[in-house]
Amino acid sequence: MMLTVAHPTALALQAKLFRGFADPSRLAILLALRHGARSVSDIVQVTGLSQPNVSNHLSCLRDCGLVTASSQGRFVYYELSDRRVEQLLRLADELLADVAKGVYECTRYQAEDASDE
Amino acid sequence: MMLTVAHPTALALQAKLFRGFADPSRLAILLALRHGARSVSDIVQVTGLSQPNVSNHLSCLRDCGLVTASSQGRFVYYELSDRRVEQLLRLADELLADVAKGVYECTRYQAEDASDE
DNA sequence: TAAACATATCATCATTTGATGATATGATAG
DNA sequence: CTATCATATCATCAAATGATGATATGTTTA
Repeated sequence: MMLTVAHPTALALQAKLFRGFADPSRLAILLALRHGARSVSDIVQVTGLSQPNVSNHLSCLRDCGLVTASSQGRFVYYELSDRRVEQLLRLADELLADVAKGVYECTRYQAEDASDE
Repeated sequence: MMLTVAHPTALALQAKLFRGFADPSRLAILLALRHGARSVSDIVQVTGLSQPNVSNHLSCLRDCGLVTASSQGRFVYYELSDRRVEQLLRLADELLADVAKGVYECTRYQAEDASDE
């Protein structure tokens, strides 16, 4: 049936959605919003990223529908758009800790349990 | 705290994990494995991607712990490593259809809902 | 052993993409 | 209305990344 790469349907969109999570900076931003809305400057502080960089990624995340923005005075507060964004983060967390343990070792960060497949 | 970009801990790994899903070709491969194990040539057929391309992505997906491989004669069968990989796919599907509807419009593809089988 | 098949690897190229610095927009305070 | 603060935008550059073609590895069959 080939609902895959040949004709860019939901596949490309879903990949684009995942790309929101797939960059360390953007992921850091999403994690920073895990506990509620934050202003851009807050996010800058927490993540240690530069302000233009954060703004750029935020607009990207907003385009992808992962976050929403609301102006308040001269501040703009961003928050996760949906509970499922948090669920995705959590699920990936679990998967990473459990199944994809090889990633930990592979990248030579802290390795808890060494066991090749 | 600042468990973000400054020091590459689980953050970078999680981003890497998501990157497995974030490319149309890899996502197509993952979707092709949704219903069970498939050989490389099967995946090539279903996705329409070239064989070296599929092999490259598969090794990437295996490094990320998203799929596992098992040789059988001159065939190599790949399958999703964990139920949660499927769950992530499904969750993203739902999120995309519902919340991130803007992505559909933004990219000017058709904004339909059903793409499951 | 040779041939045919299935998969993996590798170098290269073209594109994408993230970061940076400068600057623009917009809002509040004084 | 001017200065200051918060955020957004933009051009540019450097780096990462996916695709391709050629080829290597390994397996089965004749």
